[in-house]
Amino acid sequence: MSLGNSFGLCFFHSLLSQHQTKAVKSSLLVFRQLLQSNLKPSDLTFSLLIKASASSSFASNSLKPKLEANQIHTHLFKSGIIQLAYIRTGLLNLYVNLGCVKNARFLLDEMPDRDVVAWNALISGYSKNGHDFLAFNLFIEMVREGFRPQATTLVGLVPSCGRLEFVFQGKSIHGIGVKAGLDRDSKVKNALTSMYAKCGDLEGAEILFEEMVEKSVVSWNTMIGAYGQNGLYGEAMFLFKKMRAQAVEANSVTVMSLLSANADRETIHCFAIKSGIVNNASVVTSLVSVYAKCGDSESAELLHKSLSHENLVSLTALISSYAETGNMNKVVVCFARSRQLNMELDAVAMVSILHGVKNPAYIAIGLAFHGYGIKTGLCIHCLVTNGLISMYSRFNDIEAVFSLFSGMQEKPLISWNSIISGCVQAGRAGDAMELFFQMKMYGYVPDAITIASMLSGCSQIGYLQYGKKLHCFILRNNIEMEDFIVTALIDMYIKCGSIELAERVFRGIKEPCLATWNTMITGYGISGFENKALNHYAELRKRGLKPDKITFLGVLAACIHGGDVDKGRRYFQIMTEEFGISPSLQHCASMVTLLSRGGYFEEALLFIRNMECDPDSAVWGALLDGCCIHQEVKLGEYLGKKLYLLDHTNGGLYVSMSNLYASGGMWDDVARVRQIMKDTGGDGSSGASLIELTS
DNA sequence: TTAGGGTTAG
Repeated sequence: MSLGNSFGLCFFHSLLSQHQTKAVKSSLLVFRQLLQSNLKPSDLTFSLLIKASASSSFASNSLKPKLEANQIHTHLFKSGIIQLAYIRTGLLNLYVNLGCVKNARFLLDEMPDRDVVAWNALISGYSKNGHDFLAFNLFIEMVREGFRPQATTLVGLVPSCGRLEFVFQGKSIHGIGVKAGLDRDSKVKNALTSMYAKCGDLEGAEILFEEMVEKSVVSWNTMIGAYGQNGLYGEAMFLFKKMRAQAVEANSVTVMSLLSANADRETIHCFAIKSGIVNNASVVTSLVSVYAKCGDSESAELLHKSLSHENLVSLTALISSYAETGNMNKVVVCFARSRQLNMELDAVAMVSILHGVKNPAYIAIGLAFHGYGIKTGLCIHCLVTNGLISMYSRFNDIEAVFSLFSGMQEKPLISWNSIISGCVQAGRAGDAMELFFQMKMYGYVPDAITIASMLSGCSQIGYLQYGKKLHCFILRNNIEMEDFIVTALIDMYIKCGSIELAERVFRGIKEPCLATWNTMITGYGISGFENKALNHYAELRKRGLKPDKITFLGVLAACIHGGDVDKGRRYFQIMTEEFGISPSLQHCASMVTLLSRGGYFEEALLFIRNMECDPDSAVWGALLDGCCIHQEVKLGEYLGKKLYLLDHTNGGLYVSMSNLYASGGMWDDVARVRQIMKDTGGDGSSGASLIELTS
């Protein structure tokens, strides 16, 4: 090599080294300039090029770095430098950082002299990219080929055990580490602590943490995170105080772990500002997330805007908070922002957007995002398909749901759950049953969510016997009686007509949540047990729980069934004045039912006139039903015309009109209405009654 | 080594 060549190379090498620390122009561009200067790259040049590309690949979410990696690969191949083991491993690392695990696997397979370092790189690469099973299988392959694991191997693999909740396998790896003396390594210890916590073995995590003589900030963060993940928020905060008392300086991860451990967001935000940690982009992103989750979109948006480089995670946190409330206009604004920034959405962002498509008015937006997903390839992710399944089932488009489901290459339990709950939501409990049997045939074990959906399906079709079987399944399989499953179980017994069994389940719960109380109150209300419903309401208040909109729907239903107009009026007043709940159309329809059934037509009309929102067909229909009871034919006819103009396809209207004329003995008119019903194809909705004989 | 956005349930 001439002196000139050597000097020139040194110049380009220093340029490439800068790429590892600064965000400058493409490292491949520098490399091309080097070639144009007629300089011959050495293996060091390539090593620096790979490192520079790897360090700049994290920030971007575009295709460009992947294409650059392929170009580097070609240069290495052409120059023959790819033969060097350390260069191959460097390239493998680059692919792994870019998420191109298939290319990385190809490199390892083609490596004639692969060493532990290359195995480690791919194992940790699989793990970092969420391919936990692949990481595990590769580890087994490595050991079978006679390679001895190193501390780095375990550090790469152990997080996969945590994510898969493979506590047994994690313990085996812990054992391998102890035998080989690798468990003394602090990184291995921290990784194992985190693994035990993620597997729910908090005691295991605590033992490892206590054993550590020198606890680094990472160790403290791991244990704070461990408490947070297991719901012990007080312990997480206590440990943070202990860490500070021992003069260990907190870092960005400490703040993030505390935020996800439900610590007071404003206190932690202040701490982050005071300690200067708030300049960290990940911390700001976490803050955006917690503010967005609690509904403080204004603060979340301000924080998001304060980021020097907006990132997809932070934007997704905003999208998700808007989607939760169905504010699709804001969601679309966020999406437009991502386009402005040339940001490609990922599967999580897509799922968040789809979650917001709840209102039929936004079906077109949902379809457009489905198209976007197909175009960008995001629909391949089963996460996105699950999101689409849920979206289409919200609109009862069961054909689309089945087509998406049958096209899935892998069908994890969550996908079965999505389609089963989708069928139930779309009123197709029979299909849900069929899928449930298929799912079991494929060897999947239903979880609490499957069972809750199935219970809701049983409620829909009044299938008490199968509901009881599901109850037994819960008991046999020790499925934790979480609030939602208890509520679904009680709801099933009520809807299947067995209030006694619902009461038995309810009595077995120590601290029922509001949803469970609401289910019981509504259940009593619709079953005609007015006093029991109101006693339960009183008991709920005695326990310090704050009733919500659903509670009052149940309470009003009870008053309607008991025909107790005075109590109904009083509870409506309590709802609006004491609890500041603005009445929904359903509450208004209940009040109109109560008043008109009691014969208070003037009051009912006044009530409708004073409503804050426009009365819908349910409200007018409630008044019409009152007319049927009290033979108010004149008013009833007026309401019938009004309802016809609002929705002439409503079959219930003809039934009510027929009842109205019958109440006044106007049989000719009854016959006329029935003839119209026959001519237009019945009352528009067929009904079915079902009783189940029990032994 | 630790951490930030998401889906399925009432």
